[in-house]
Amino acid sequence: MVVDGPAETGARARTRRAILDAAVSALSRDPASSLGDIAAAAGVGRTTVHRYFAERSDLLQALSNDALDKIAVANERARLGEGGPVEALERFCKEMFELGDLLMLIFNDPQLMACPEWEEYTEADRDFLRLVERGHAEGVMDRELSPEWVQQTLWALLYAAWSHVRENGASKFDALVLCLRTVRKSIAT
Amino acid sequence: MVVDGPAETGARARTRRAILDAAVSALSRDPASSLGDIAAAAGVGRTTVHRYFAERSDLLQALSNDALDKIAVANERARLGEGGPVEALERFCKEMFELGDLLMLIFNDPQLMACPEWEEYTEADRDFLRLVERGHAEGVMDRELSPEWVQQTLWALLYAAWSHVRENGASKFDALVLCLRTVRKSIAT
DNA sequence: CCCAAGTGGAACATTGGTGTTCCATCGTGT
DNA sequence: ACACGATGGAACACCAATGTTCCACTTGGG
Repeated sequence: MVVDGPAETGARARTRRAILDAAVSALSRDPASSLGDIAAAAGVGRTTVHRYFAERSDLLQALSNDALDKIAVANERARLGEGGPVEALERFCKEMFELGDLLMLIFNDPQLMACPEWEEYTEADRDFLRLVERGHAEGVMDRELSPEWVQQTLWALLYAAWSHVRENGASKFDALVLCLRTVRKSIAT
Repeated sequence: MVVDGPAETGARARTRRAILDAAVSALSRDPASSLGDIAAAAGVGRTTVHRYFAERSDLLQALSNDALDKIAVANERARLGEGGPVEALERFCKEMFELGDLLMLIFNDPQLMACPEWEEYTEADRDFLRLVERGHAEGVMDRELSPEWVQQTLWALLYAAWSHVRENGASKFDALVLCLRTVRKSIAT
């Protein structure tokens, strides 16, 4: 939630989003994408990119904030506190899967998301770790697997799912089904 | 296996290795590392790097070849054809885990390993897919999971294991144990 | 319709990585 | 001790990405 001064008019907000989305798409495919590449992907002039984000680092910062927002939203939608831990885990998985390219970017560019905000566990992270602890307590998740490891596993399998789409031409749906099945089996008691 | 002309004297071979190893280490942490960074990591002058690899692309090419060699060696050591499919899968997992940083690099820099050699399935890849097919045939691996997906899963979990070491400070041993357990459960019938 | 807001592109200076040359130094095997 | 292979560092030209300015355009909201 960043205040953007004069409440961005329609056109500005739209262009801003186009640039951010294009940046995620381009950077997720090649973390070394130039601003020119990103501008082209957004269907916009390089000058315009600079109009919205003075420096490259500003764009990356905005990207990082946007990612945090999206993750927070996905986390809320997953309602980790409600229902059985395993069902909650599946909801979480489905929600995060929808992040798409953003997922690949976060994964491939760890140092991009090394800002202070990510340093301390994000709200979603903490919720997730608590969920696994609850799963342990209720005896529905493998106690041999620490919450931190389950977290690593989940992100890795989400990444694997999108790689499956990109590299093996799998459908988004099939990839999600495989991912969910694999996650469920991995974590099960 | 690349022939290197005049059979490299001891010192040259040692320096060459140091540079390659440092490159893997540096690039796995930041794919945008400069040659200066890599030289520093290798404890060597930037000039010396250029003496061994005229251009950056030459270094990357050598890195790619080196990776292919190491994977091929690990693959042979795993003897995928021998014994039960599940045991073979575990051997494979252990061998590949030893690739360490190289694993992270291959994962984080897919376009680096997009050379012609990687284009068509590498020997190890083909062996692996056959192994999963054998697992399916013998009924010891989940038939709902295609060989390609199992492959994605395995690499993703190996990556997760090393991330667990880097980010959560887990020991190499613990990470491998968790990884093996998770792989076994994921793939099991 | 009309004009301010928004845009694209050319042109430019700046920067940091790259690739090259040259020379002084180091160290190791003989 | 000596020579030669190997190295480090300074200095340089080069290039691609970046960041900035200016101006001409279009466009959509009033």
